[in-house]
Amino acid sequence: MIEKTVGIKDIARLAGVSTGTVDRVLHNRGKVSEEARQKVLIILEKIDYKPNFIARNLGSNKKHRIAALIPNSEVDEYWYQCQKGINQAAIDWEHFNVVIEPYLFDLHEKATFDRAANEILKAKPDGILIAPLFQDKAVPVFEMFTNAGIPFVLFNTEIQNASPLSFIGQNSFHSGRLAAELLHLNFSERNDSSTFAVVHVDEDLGNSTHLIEKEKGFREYFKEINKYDIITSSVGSPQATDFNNRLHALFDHDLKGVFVSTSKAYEVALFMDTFKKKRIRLVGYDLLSKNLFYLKRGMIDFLIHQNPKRQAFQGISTLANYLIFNREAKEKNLFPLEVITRENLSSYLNSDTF
Amino acid sequence: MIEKTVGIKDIARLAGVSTGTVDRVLHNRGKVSEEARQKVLIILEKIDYKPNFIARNLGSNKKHRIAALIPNSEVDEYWYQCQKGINQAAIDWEHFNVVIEPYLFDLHEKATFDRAANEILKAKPDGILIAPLFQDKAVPVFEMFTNAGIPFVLFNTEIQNASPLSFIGQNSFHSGRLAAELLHLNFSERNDSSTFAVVHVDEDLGNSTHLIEKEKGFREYFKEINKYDIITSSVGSPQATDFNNRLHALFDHDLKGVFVSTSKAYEVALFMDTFKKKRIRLVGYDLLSKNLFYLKRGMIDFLIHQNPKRQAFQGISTLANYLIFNREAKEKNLFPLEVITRENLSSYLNSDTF
DNA sequence: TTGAAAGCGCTAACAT
DNA sequence: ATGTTAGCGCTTTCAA
Repeated sequence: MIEKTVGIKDIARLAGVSTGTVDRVLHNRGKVSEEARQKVLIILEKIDYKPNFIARNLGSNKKHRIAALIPNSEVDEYWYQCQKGINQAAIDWEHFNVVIEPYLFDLHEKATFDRAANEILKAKPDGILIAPLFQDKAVPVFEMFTNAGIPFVLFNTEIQNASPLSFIGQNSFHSGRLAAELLHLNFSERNDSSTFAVVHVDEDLGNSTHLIEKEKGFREYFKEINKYDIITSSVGSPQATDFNNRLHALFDHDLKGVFVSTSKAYEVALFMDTFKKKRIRLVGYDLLSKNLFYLKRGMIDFLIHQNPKRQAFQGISTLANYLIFNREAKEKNLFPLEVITRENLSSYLNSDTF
Repeated sequence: MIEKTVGIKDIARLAGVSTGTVDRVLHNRGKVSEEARQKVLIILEKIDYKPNFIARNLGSNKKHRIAALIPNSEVDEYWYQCQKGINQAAIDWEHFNVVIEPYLFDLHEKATFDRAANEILKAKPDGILIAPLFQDKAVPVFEMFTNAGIPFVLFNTEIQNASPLSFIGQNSFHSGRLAAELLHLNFSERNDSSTFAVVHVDEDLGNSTHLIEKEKGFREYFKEINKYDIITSSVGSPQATDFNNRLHALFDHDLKGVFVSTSKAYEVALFMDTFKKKRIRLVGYDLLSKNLFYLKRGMIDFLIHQNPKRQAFQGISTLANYLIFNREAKEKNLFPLEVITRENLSSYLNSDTF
């Protein structure tokens, strides 16, 4: 019943060396004779030694610095949520001497991403959390950090061939399938053929493989049913003069439902409202207040929640757990695809589970 | 830039007392003259002292014992998930010297709940996590623990007038509303009047206020629409001989949809399958394998996920945070009402976020 | 290369 | 009632 916790002292005694030496082999700090090393290793083999990370954290009075390379949140509600997740993580981990240093970039200026990344490199943090929005810019940055030997975690946007400590986000393909199902729900009993659309708003498709994936999933779902026409439309920026025209062209089809692949579903809802379009099914992403406005009015039917707050929180936690508790991270930490309707919305807004 | 962390030593020096005295006033251990106490308190006023909980945990070589009063999980898939959440929490907190002691009771034998509760009292743990399934049995047990001065956290089932450190679970009323919305989804465009049913399977309604709440929410949703008939049926235990008869009676109505208020939706699906009933909408709770079986086949349309694993995990974490980091818990920690469909199911099964 | 020893910030037993 | 001191388990400096 009495759990004797075996510590570094016991190992030292059993191996006939000092605790200093044990510590050195434990951490491969070198400056240990092969002979002493073996003596220690043999004991370690025999004994189930579990380091006390609490004591380690206290002993080494080390600050763990984690840099966060994320979009400036003042302009954007989505990234503001992410910022909140990071703030929460900062509080949760402060007892462990971790400090989080934000490096913000401008969503609309790729150059600022590079610049921030380079500043991080100079600052030499112990770990980095990255929202790699610009695929093309991101890849060389990863290489930079890898060469510097700094572990980094990616979230929100999955990038191929980066090998981060962990990726945190959602499976875009399944997300597209889910969107399709949600549009399809109300039509499962009908027999008339119909047209559904996937709309990409304000995105550089060539640089956004995750949107392509969403579309693929969306189309695959309907392909299995083999009864509906699916059309795609990239309508560009809502600021652009031809934005409405493009949507008008889209709505010339007899659409039964629209899937907006980004968080901009409210732009389509606004369009439909403005031009008195017949109410059709609309599915989009994220709990932005403009989206919620239309969700509550029934003009948006479902939102898929990407949970930026929790993603960011998990990102920091993953790094902290790695740095402090030696916990290996999962290669991919895929979040559930959360379906938001009018009736469960408040339960999401009020809950604060991470 | 140099953050001087102020510690107990600094306070002692500034107050002109010893660290021992500071420690005593910090913890109200008594044996301190009023004069010394004041000297320390004055300094504490001036200084923003944040205790280092890591050091505290290490210094006091204290084991934090948390008892878990939960149903035996060997019989029940739902409670097995809960057990997994507890196991995960045990791993996460073991570095802090917390040990979790499970006290299991039998779902079907109220007496075992009492017995286990009394054993816990004898064991005098530092905190208790409780799944208070039997409202009547639970109340006196709470009193017992309160008198013993042991903080307890409730989860899964909300009990009125208990004042736990925290309740963790879902809002049953909103849950019922959500269920109604999910049933209603497919009918929003129709004009024919229809009947929907709420079915309570195998539950002691008088003892289950949360089921009543669910039904209330369910009915309120439809009341606002004022177009549908809602009927209720308590069909008793699936083992009982009249179970099928009761369901037959229910299905004599021209039902458009059924809401099962518990995790037993699969029993209704089985019934419908067995007796070749026309396929109607079916909404229930929880990711039990039998439910998933019917969900995948499209015989259950939606499941509302109560996330027992995360609830239990959070329960332990809440207690541990309270005991170790002095973190006050939220009175109610209400989880989001998660909607599970065929297409997002796998994302839930594969994710392991807590 | 090694061991001894002084921390890390706090607790708790033990004198006084 | 108070101060002193020896831990907690590990890190890290410093002499040797």
